[in-house]
Amino acid sequence: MTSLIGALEARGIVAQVSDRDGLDRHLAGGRRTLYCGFDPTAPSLQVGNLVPLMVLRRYQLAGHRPIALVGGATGLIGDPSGRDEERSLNDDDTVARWTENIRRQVSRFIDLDADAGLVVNNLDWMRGQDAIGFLRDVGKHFSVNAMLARDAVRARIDREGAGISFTEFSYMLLQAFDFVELARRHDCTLQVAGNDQWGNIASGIDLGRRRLGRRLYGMTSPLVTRADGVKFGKSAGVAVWLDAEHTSPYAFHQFWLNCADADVVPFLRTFTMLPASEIEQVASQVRDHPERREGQRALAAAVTRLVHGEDALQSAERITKALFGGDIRALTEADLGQLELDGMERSSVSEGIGLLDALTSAGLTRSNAEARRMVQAGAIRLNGAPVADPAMRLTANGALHGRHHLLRRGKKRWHLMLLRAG
RNA sequence: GGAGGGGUUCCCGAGUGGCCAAAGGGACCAGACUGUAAAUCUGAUGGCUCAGCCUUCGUAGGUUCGAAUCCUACCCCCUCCA
Repeated sequence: MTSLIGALEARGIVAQVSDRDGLDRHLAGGRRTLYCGFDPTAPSLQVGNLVPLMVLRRYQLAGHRPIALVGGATGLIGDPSGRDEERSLNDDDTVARWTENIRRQVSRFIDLDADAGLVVNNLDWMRGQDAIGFLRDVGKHFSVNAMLARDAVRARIDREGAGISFTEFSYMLLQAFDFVELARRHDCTLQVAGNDQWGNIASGIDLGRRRLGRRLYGMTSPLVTRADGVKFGKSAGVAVWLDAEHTSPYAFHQFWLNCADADVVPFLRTFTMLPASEIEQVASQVRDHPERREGQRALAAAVTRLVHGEDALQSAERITKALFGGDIRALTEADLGQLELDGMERSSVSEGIGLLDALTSAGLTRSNAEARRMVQAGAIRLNGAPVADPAMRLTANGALHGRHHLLRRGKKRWHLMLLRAG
């Protein structure tokens, strides 16, 4: 029988493990508690955060107890790892609000019933921590020489015009302290995270040995990369969020549906719970008939279902089918009504509004000038047909069912407009 | 505290009195080709009532017919020294 770590490795979601054999034995020896931290540095988690969330979930399914730590305290400081510039500090209220959002989001991924899993906030123990005590008890165990040698710090110091504040420099101590606190409070012995956290995890393991005399473990997952080298997790240059308010379930579904052939199989392994045998099947379909995009469909369905639920997935698939499936003019009024219910972007405008104004008010273009350029480039379609005249107006004439206009910019961006008399 | 270097349009970076809405690259957007891919090619990329006008080169003033470019003060960043 293969070990849990072995299974995760086969899935391609292990980058580094501290004391691999020791951790194997440790995990085989009973129900263990592990954690991963999520800092509230944005209003919502994004797709990149799915990797550790899925790892926590896998550990839970394997019988261990996951803790999702929401960094109410560390979010006030800012992790320098993987950042080439100092962060700007967010105020307490903002971080508190984001902390709540993230607490809600992580709760979807792990079962919290009957001590099966926990969500904790490090502000609970950091708030009462005094500076003198912290410097004596924690700071004394850290060598500035070693901290300066870390990649995350090195990169910032070497970078012309950058630098690092003492605040961010100290971040590592807080994360190490968290690990040790969780070990003390909840018998947590393993920390998982993205590979950029390796240094922070290692310092926690060290501190655990020095302060508690306990053996702690760490495991990191590779940072997700795309075959074409573009940073993962952006769609049209903006982050893909897990929160439906920030990224609609339809847009979320599209993000996965649009992933490249070269990425789809690794993504299935990382982001879905599909068994290896099924993934193999899909992989062979991707190989033989990439144009059918079976892999992308399976990926989009699985991840959307997990993050937004079955109903949202159905809605997203309905919109997809309507927009990309065939003749726009064949949509019934009921179909259009369903698209509205499914969360398709829409707005209402006065009848007779100019095309350029309509595009900008719909958010399809940022300015009139851009709208004009788009029309001139042949990028704008109205109810399926290209429009060439920037001066045209939206009227009931030619509207779908007398009052709807479906605007499209480029290949993928759509907006449904309802005409208001006036 | 001292000395030096620097802040340019989304990012990097050129530009040292008019030809600058500002080179070049990246990113992003669009078109072609496709499978709502990838790669490639082409074009676009401050705003507006668009052959014209308005706003932009750290901030605030000043010199000049004219300033991203010169002067003054201030703010911020980096390096070295203390």
